[in-house]
Amino acid sequence: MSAEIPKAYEPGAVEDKWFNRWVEAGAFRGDESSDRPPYSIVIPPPNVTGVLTLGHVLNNTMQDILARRARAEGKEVMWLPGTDHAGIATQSKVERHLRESEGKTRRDLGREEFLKRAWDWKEKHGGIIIRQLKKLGCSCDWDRERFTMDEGYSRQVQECFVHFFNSGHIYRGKRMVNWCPASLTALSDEEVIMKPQRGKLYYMRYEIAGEDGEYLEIATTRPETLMGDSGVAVNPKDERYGHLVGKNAVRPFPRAEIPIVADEHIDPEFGTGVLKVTPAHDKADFEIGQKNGIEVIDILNPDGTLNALAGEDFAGMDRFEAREKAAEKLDGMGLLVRVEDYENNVGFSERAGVPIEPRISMQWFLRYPKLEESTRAVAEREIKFRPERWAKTYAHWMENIQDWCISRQLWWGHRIPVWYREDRAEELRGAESLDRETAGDALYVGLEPPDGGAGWVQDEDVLDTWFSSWLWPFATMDEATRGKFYPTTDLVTGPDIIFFWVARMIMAGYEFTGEKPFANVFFTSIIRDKQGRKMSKSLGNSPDPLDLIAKYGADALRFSVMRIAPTGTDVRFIEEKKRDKKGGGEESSCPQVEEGRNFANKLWNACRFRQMQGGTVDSDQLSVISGRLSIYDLDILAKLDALAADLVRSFEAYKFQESASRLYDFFWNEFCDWYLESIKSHFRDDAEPARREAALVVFDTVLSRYLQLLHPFMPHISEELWEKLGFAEGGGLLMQTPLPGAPALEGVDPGRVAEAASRASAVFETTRLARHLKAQYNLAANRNVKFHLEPEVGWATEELDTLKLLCGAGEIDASGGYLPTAGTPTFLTPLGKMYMPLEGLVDVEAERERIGKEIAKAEKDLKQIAGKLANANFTERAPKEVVEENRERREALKVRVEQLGEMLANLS
RNA sequence: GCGCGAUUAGCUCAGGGGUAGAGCACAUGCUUCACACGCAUGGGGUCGUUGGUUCAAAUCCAACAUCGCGCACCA
Repeated sequence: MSAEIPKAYEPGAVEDKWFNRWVEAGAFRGDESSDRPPYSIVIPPPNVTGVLTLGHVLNNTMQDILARRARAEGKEVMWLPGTDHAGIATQSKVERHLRESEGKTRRDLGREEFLKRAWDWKEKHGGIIIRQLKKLGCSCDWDRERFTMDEGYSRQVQECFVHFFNSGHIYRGKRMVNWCPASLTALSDEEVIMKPQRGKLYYMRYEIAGEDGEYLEIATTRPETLMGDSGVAVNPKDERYGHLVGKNAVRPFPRAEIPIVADEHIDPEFGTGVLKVTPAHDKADFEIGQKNGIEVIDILNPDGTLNALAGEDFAGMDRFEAREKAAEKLDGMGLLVRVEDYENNVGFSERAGVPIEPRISMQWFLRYPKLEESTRAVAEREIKFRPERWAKTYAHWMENIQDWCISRQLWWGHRIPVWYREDRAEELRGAESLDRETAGDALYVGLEPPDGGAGWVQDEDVLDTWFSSWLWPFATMDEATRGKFYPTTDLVTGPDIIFFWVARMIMAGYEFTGEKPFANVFFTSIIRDKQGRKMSKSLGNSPDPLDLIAKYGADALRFSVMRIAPTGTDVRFIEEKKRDKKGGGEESSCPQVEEGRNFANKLWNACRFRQMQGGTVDSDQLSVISGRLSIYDLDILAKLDALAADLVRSFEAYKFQESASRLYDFFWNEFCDWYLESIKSHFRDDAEPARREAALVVFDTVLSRYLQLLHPFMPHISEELWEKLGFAEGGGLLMQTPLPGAPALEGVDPGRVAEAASRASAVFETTRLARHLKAQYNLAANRNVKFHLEPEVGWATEELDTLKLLCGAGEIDASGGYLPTAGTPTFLTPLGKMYMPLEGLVDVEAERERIGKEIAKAEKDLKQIAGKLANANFTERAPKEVVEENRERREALKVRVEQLGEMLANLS
């Protein structure tokens, strides 16, 4: 029998096997016609062509734990999986592939052909992350997998656009937007990341027109935009320059006179207090330009090179090259005063990683709907954020919200459902703004073009990816599904997409369903590397979760990630690289994941031990044999019930780490280290059969209930052991077995349980003392030592066998009348005085030193407590239990000091 | 600049008004018939600094320091 179970747990095959069995059994399916209370989650859809990261592991493990726990609690669970088309990310990948394999750009292919390629790419690489999630054991309802560009979903995205166009929330206009010169598209504010950059501050001189020899000194970080300067601005209160306002300055090249204006926005303290105004290439400058009626001169091409307006020298040049060149040219003209090193923040495109360019362009915008309702929902905890502090971040964003630029100059995505009549298309596309009144019947907003499309052209742009994701909680469900599972219960996601996604889903939820999209949002931590850096591909500091699963097992990875994932702060994931002893290669190890693997192995072996004791007994017998339960049986069952109760609480509070730690501690410490060790004698051949049977019943009760509690965290190994130990007979899968309604010890007299627990703990404490003493004398733990005990409690003699086993004692003589010889170590245990005769084995000097140290420590503690108790305030004001505790401790210490003194005396 | 976190053992992190905790690492001893991915025992911390509240502060409050994150930015 034992031969069937290998000594070490091998997760690979076991995990795949169970995943398939679960799927075959339909155990992941969420049934909308069920009578059970609903529990639902929608997955934060990963990028369709993405690969699994540790962040995904963290996030999806939590969702799986919630889902599996909800099933065990008898709920009808529906966890909806899917992927996101991820506009820019996917299109960039396809474009890169095209460039590398065929040397072509998307424009070489044309829109239709390019989209075909993109879909091919999606078909080829789109399933990877889904397979990886399955590897992790995620119990999603895989039949319901959705993609944001599925036909039905796309339709809803476009309908959403039409809806908001008709309601007036969506408008088109020429605005200053964030332009990505690499991806050649506009971006939303959220897609721009500010990064400090080391650059230079150039001080240059602009001549004052008509004032020979007079100059204005201007500081700028971007001399390459000076060709687009159409004004110079100073603060109206700045006395240095007041007399110049209204005059003109001379832009050196292309040479032109530009007005000097006054604007409050200028900070007199910065640089020289003079700003060159480039309305086409800076958001603030644009506003100043608007206010002061200054001309807009756009000198940049969409790809970041300069255009003809910049002058012959610069046309076609890249913006950064032009920066150098412009500075040189200024210098050559004697207009460059000085250059300083300077650090400032520059906006980068989140996806492409290049500095964005503020650019005026025609885009579609959305005025956010349902702002008040959405803000209130979180503030009033109608939607609960955890950790709660994220509610503040959300509120702050909602209060300062700007219209959302939703159009993207991409091809991969949902095309904007707007049509222009061919004869007026050019005019309408170029119009400063667009509405029904001016466009008349030349504009059509709807899913299908009028007249079958003849004579109509569609808007070229697609929608921001998040404009589709924000419909995810309901657009993925049909009406019947929504009826059962919407609003969803929990959303688990990273705080980095609170604005991108969470806030917008709330607004869309209220707008389209009249309800909140979810009841709870749990924000996970962000996983960082040892140096605290965010995990990223480019840094190469992110271990591949698939490697970790292959090496340690999915359960180990899941459990470990839960053990280290706090609720609120970031978490560091440690990977240690070690030189491979043989080859030159590097071997890496993750000590945090090893803990999970070790734990799985411990569990495995405890069950292996159980198997060695013979077949499963009927654990329903617990009530029948209740009279035969030992103190250790009662103690461990009480601890099991306490564990179950604690887990209820930590699950309610979404304290994953606490649950994991509690599960770990119970099994390793309470169950294996103490319970199993104390009942081992009951499994011996010479053990009383009735006693043996009782122990087996308890063993099985603990294991079966424990496996069930552990299952959400380590689903595969728990299911495997559930079957191997024979708990599956008749009952089916562990993951489909509801949690027992009643505690294991229900019906057992609580007084009896408490008494047993107290006795067991007395035996354990005595064991600790005895082991400690042995170790002090350098006696191996398995060395048989003879102890003498003067029992102070009547029942002590009943537990001598167990005590002997636990202490590694050859004999414990409790017959009384033992007279210790001088120097015999004596220790006070909860069971009574114990002696460990040394029989000349031990170094007397060392022993004296040890006792001396112990006395010093005890006296120090005693002094501290005595001081505390002497403090009148303490005894009067402190809670009674605390005072009492300290009194007891004082008495115990007094006795101990006395004892030690005696021992020391004996030695001399 | 505003806001939010963090600061506890060598490392990664729990905890939390009333005697400092875990895992790893370290030391010593164990081929104890479930497990060396193991067992036993131990060493190691004035809980960032300074004040305040309290009989009592690592814990609550305030300020500061350092690190991190978010928002807003001065060209």
